Order: sequence, then C-alpha cells, then structure tokens
Amino acid sequence: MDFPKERFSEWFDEVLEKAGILDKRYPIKGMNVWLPYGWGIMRNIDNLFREVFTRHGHKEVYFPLLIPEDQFRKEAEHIKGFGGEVYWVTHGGMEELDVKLVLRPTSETAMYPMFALWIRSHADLPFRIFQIVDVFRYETKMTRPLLRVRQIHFFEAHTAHEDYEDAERQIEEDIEIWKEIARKLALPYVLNRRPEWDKFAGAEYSIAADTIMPNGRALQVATMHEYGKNFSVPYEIKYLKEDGTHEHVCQTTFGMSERLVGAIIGVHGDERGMKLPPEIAPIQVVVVPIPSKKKEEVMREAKVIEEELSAAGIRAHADLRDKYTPGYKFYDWELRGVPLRVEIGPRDMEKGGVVLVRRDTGEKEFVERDVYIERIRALLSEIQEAMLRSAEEEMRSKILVTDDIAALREHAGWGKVHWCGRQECAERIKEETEKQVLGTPIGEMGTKGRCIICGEETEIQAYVAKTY
RNA sequence: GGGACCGUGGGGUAGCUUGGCAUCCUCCCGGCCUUGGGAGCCGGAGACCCGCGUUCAAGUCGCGGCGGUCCCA
Repeated sequence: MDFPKERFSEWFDEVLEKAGILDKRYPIKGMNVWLPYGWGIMRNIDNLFREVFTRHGHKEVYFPLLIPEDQFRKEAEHIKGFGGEVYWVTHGGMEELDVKLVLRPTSETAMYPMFALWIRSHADLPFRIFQIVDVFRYETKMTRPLLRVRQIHFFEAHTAHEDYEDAERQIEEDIEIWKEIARKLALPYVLNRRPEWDKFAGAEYSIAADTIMPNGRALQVATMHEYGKNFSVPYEIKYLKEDGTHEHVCQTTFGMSERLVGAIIGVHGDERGMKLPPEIAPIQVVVVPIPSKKKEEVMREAKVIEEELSAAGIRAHADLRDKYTPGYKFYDWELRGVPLRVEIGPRDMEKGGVVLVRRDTGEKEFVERDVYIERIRALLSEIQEAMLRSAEEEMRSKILVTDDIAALREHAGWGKVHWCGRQECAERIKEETEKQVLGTPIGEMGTKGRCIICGEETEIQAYVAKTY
C-alpha cells in the first residue's frame, strides 16, 4: 500500500484496484466493473441475504428492469423523491415510445401492480418476497465506487400485511434480521429513526442502519421502511377480510446494497489493505508454501492442505505461483484481506505441523498436523468475533457526546447531542457544523438535557454526522 | 444548485507558466538466477481523453464534449 489509511479517499481507491475488487475505469460515471475477487465478496453477501431471509419466510423473485411511466407515477411522494434521478428509456430502435419506460430506481412501482393481482384474501397474508437486482439512479452528486454509484447492486425485501400492527411486527423482525447480518459482516452500526424530512419517498417512517467510515462520515448501509397504506391505496392492493369486506394492505420494505462491501473495506482495513470477516471472505485460508530446498514436496504438501481444508468445508486456496517469493505472497494476501494464512515449509514438515498467521492481529502459532483443521475452525470464529469487537470500539471512540456546538464543529467523527426534534434546529446544526441529524437512535435510552441549539428541555439524543 | 482544479504507456507520475526529441517508478513480455516478509541482472513492449480552433509547429494556448477530484449551499 502506498497510501496510509488516514488519507482514506486515496487509500480506498488503491485497495479497490490492488485487491481486485472492481475496475472503476468503465467509461460511464458511477458505473464500475466487478472483478472476480470483489464479486466473490458480493456474492457471499447475497447468499447470506438469501439464507437469512428465506429462513424468515421470504421467497425470492425477479422482476423486470423496466417500469412504464404511468405505473411509476401513481404514488405522489415517491415521484417527488425519485422523479429527478431516474433514467428514461424513450426509444425502441428508431421509434419514439408512446409510453416511456424508467429503469427501476427501486422496485415498489414495478412490484405493486402485481401485488394487486396476487393478493386476494387474508389467507395470502403476510406476503413476503425479496429480490437481488441492479437498480439505477442518475446521481447528480459526486459518485464513488461502492459508496455512491449510478448502477446499484441492490437487495430489496417487500412485505404486505393485514394491518398496521402486523407491519410493525415485520419491522421488529427486520431489526432482528439486520442484527444477524451485521454480525456476520462484523459491522458496527447505530439504528436511527430518520427525521420526517429525511424519510424514504412514500414512507410513514424510515429506520436506517448507519456505520462510521474512517474519515468520520456516516454511511447508511441498510434501511427499513414502514409504508402503511401509502402505496396500497394508489396501487389498489386489497384483500378480502374474514367478515367479507375489503381492506388495503399495510406494507414494509428492507433494503441493502453493495455499499456493505464498501463499509467492510472501510471499517476493517488497515495499513496493509483489507481485512475480511471470515463469514464472507471468498478465501478464508490461504496456504503459502515456503519451497526453499525441497520445492516439489512442499508444493505438493500445500496442495494437500488446500484439499483437506476444502473437504472440511473451509474456503481454502493454495498459492502455488512459482514466480513470486513467499514474502510477496504474504503482502499480496494480506492486501486482499484473507483472514488466516497457513505457512508450510521444510522446517514445518520435519516437525509435522504448519504455521498459522492471523490477518487481524498478525499473531503466529505452530500447530500439529493432526489438530490443525480444528484449530483453524476455532481461529476463524475467533477472528470473526474479534473483528466485530474492535470495530465496535473504534466506532464508539469516534462518537463525541456533547451539547457544545463548538466542540461538535471541531470533532472529526459523529456527535451525540440533545435535540428538541425541530427541523429548524437540525438545520442550524448543519449550518454551524456541516453535520446533519441522522435521526433518533433505536434501542438506546436518552438522557434529559437541553437542545444544543434552542436550549429547550428534551430527552431526545440524536446522532449527527457528515454523511456519504 | 454554485464554484475551483485535473485528465500523459495497464497503474502512479515529470514536463504545460515561456509551444519544438516526453521523465522516472511500477506492472507486463523474454532470458539467466532465485524462494522462511515485497530478490537481482540483462533485453523488450507500452502514453499526451475526444473534437474543433490558433500556429510553420500543440502534451503545452483557446472553445466545446466526455471523464475524474475537491470546496461551498
């Protein structure tokens, strides 16, 4: 690595390139090419989504990319929020289309006319589906690979319920689902209920998971929205109740994206490059042979170790490249964030074991061959836990609890401040500190105090931060 | 929404003020030699974002486009 992590922007770009995450040279702003290693991480995360949501009763579907204009325009708030940043398809061949089409910026307006056909009675509810697709948003702000792009690799779950209470239960379940996912990604976060003016276009309210990047900015990595009947009324999604009357459904959504990959890289990386949580690392264990004199035997043994680990269900790779020295390979795989390295050389073979080296701490140890797989399993889960712990500490250390506006302005990370809840005070905070109100945290007890701007008594403590 | 800066081999850069043979590192290819923390030597390939203009002559000056970065609202 040429750049220290303090120069986060350059550090991030360097990691993406050298680790083979994606190639940002594709000639369209905000659209990048996923490379095998980066795509491997994304696919592992997608599969995690599949596994968790399927277990929670969701079915996977796949909707078309294009949405007809009239269908797109049915919910007024939604259009206000997305109208200015959609891509339009206006022509088919040389012909101008009678009905223009939008590339989905998210799929509510694609899905809900179909929901109206599918959902007939209370027996169809609750209804839960998800899809993993690309969505398109014509971002006018500066784009950044993984963090703000125009073609977004996106996960979206959509549910429909008999009543508001059941939709609320879904949100509570979503929070549990998110906790499980965040744990596997080793991501620390705060759940914030977004202020009224910052909620999703068309939602009753929005809850977001925000994590903190090395430069102190907040990155929104997951959102859960309660729609109530805001969409089911215009899209006429009704069901027949037991008493024979019709009722509109209440709906929720849960969204996540490729930003999670950016978050993992940013949150965990260090001076040597990436650190990947074992749960989603494409390669969990890399085997590096130290050939020296007995080249043939050592190479063969490295391959055997790879096969033994694979057979044990561990994602392993033996680096048998002949043109590179062991030292080069060490740096290379550390840059790529492989959680655990196995070194095997003549000295280890004589002693009947291997050397294990942790990516997160750099700790080395020698283990006997007859117990090494067991030890690797234990170490991988230990690394997973340790990465989450240290990331949580790191995040906490970047949050300044204060009610002093000057201190907040000077602080490079997040602030946690008393806030009366009024938009005008939030705007003043932004003017004076460049930080915006992320919302009010869920699952944290507020303390009594006075609003940092107007001094009014309040029990609300809000997180404030510069954002991506 | 407003403003500033930048675009040179695959990656990172020097050169631009004052127009005239394009610099260095890395990556890549071939060979010899090597492998317990980024080896060495020899040889080779590879670039001025696109278009229009000014000029005998444009990487360098002007205009536009595309792309990138930063600051402010």
